[in-house]
Parts: sequence; structure tokens; C-alpha cells
Amino acid sequence: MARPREFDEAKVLDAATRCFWARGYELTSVRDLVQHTGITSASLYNAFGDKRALYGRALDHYIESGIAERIRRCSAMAPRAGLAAFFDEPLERSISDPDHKGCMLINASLEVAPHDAGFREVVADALRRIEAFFLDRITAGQADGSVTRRLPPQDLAAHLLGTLMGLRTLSRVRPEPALLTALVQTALALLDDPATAETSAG
Amino acid sequence: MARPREFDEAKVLDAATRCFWARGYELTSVRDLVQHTGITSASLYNAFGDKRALYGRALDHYIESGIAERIRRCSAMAPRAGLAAFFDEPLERSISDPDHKGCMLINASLEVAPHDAGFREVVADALRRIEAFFLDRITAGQADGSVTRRLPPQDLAAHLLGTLMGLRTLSRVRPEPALLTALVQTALALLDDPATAETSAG
DNA sequence: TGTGTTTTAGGACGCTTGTTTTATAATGCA
DNA sequence: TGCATTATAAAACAAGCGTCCTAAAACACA
Repeated sequence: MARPREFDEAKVLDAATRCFWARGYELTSVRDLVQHTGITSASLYNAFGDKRALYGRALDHYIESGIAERIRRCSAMAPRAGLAAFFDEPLERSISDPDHKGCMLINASLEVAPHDAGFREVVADALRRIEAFFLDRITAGQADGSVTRRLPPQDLAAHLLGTLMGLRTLSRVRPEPALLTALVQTALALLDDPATAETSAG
Repeated sequence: MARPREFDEAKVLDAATRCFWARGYELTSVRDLVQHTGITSASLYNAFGDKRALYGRALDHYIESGIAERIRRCSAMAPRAGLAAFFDEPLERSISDPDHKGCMLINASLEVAPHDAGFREVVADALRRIEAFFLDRITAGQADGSVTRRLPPQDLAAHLLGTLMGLRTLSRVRPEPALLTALVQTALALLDDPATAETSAG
């Protein structure tokens, strides 16, 4: 019993996410958001609340559509293969993205999480989900023999989480394919048993 | 032939560095700087130029006094011991710092480097110096047998650089001693030859 | 065809930002 | 003792910020 919306809320959230992803929270002004979403500030405030709330929606959207989806996909694979596949997309993006936007979650880890307890919990929770995925696949891999048993699964999971964050941080300043590829491949090499015949150094 | 300065430029730079380190570039206002340095904005602009120039001085100061100094200290040690020692200080700080400020260089990697070509080069150069230190110590360690020869030294150096950045990024959101310690120790374990008798899983 | 409700459009609001200005104070050198 | 030069103090500046308000427009339902 009222005037209907003229805009697609999902598309507006998509555009807002791109803004926050590319320029971060502080450097993205409400006027930027108005310009890139195509709706007025009044509509924006009416639909999403204030700037902080919209950022929260954008971050949630990024985590669910970008990361949780990848976790599901890689969880369906064989353990060792799923762990390697999880790094394929961020590595590829780190190299090919001309804007070097990095990962919005890792960007949020340094920009908003330290200064906002609410967002810190959102980010920490997402990182815990990634760590839990690593731990699950490592444990399964140790069971079927595709992952080394030389190190505790918790330690290997922490190491992979750190590697992921290091990759996405380094990629914003030094997006050199050789450097980033070496980083990921070396980290993954730690999952393998060195006694086997795969002693190809490259 | 003029009125002398009433403030100590080094102390002012120290205070400004603390401000930028704790709150980043955007969230630190000139009024914050005026308050914490104890000098007026006119003196600040006269002595350092604008806010961006002062941040540049602070970042340089941090790199030289905080990081280059540690590189020198660890370069004087035995190769394998120097590599481990390099991680001691950031790991200790990640755990004990109640403010969880992280590393100002890594903070700059995500906050200012992506949006400022000048600062990006400063940050990239500092990261190259850290990588060069890793490469030098790894090469020396492979020569004296304290570091494994299973992997190319460039790959191991890239991996340690990524580990360092991951440590300092993760520490701002999840400063959990067990998690961060596991991350560092596991990364360092990759430097060792697994054939030796040190098969203590801990 | 009204009536009630919500979305639009666009400007205005108060506040903070980085920076500059104006005037005064303090020195070294002639 | 002046003169030139520089630092200080404090207010003022324009511009940009996030947010809100007023009025007009567009629908659902009676």
C-alpha cells in the first residue's frame, strides 16, 4: 500500500560492495556510493541505514558470496586437492586484477576491524571459518595419507591461514606473479611428505 | 639570525609516528597530531610540510629504526638462528601489545600504498629489503647446512616474507598466542631438513 | 476517485577536515 | 639599539563529510 522501489536492492549492494572493496571504508564517501549505485542518498539511507550499516551488508555479502561459496566448493573435493584449489582463485586474482584491490575481508582486517568491535567480530568469525575449513581438510588428508603427519593439523591450519593473509597483503604492494606463486607453492609443499619421490625442485 | 625552535624535532616525529601507527593515516587528524606532539599546527606545517609529508617522515622513521635495525642485528647471527630471531620481536609484540597496533609497515601496505604511488614504492622497497635479508640468510644457511636444500632459496624467501605479513595482519584481528606461534613455528619448520632426528612434534 | 504510505529528488544542515592567515614573540647580526 | 628573520599562538578559511528535511511523485487499497 505504498510506492514501490525503483531500484534493485541486490544490484545496489553489489555496486556498493565494489566501491568499498576498491577504496576501503574511509575513502569511500556517501556521494561516491550515490554516484556508483545510481540511487539518491535518501533512498540509500532509507533502504540500508547509515554508511556503517551499508558497509556491514557489503562485507557480509562479500564473505558469503565470495568466500563461503569457495569453501563449500573446495570441501567437496579430495582433501589435498581441495586445499590447493582453495588458493587458486586468490592467487589468480592477485596476479590478474589490474586494480590490485586485494581481498575485501583481509582489507577489512586492517582497516575497520581494529577500530570497530562489531566488525572485528565479523572478520574474526570469517577467518575462523577459513581456518576450520583448513583444519577439516588437513585432518581428512592426514587420514587418507595425502597430507603429512609430521606436523599437528592445528599448526598446519594456522600456517595456511597466515599464508592466505600474507598473499593478499603482499599482492597489494608487490603483485609479482613469481613472488606470489612461490609463496603459495612453498606453503603447500609443507603439506607433503618429503620422503616420497616428488623431489622436483620447481 | 632568527627565533630558535622550542621543540625537539625528533620527539615530535616520535609522537607523530605513534599516532599514525596506532590509528592509521585517515583516522589521525591534524588536530590529533597537534594534541599528541604538543606543538601548534603552524609549527607542524612549518617544520614538516603537510600531513602527507609528515606521514612519510614517520613511515621512514619506523622503517629505519624498527626494521632496518632488526635486519642488521639478525644479519650478524648464524644464518638459521638469525632467521628465527627475526620473527621473535614481531611475534612477541603481536601477542603482548594491548592495542594490537600491528606493524606500521604492513598497515601502510593496505592503507596508503594502494592509493599513493609514492608511498607504494617506499613500502615495496622496505619489503624488498626484508626479502633480501631472508634470501641472504637462507643462501648462507644452505651453504653451511643449517637450512634445507630441498627448495630454491628464492621460494623460501618469498614464503618467509608472506609469513611475516600474514602474522602481522592476523595479529590485528586474532591476537591469539597459540595461533600466531603455530603460524611462525610451522613456517620456520620448512627451513629444516626432515631427515634429521628432530622429529619432535611440538 | 480519494486516502494513506512510502519512495523519490535535491538541497540544506551542522560538523570536521587539512591548511592558511594574522599578529606577536624571540632570536642573531649589524 | 634597531633590522631582518623565524617561531609561536590562536583564530579563520574553504571544502568535504555523513546525515536529515521538505516537497513532490507513485503506488495499493478503500
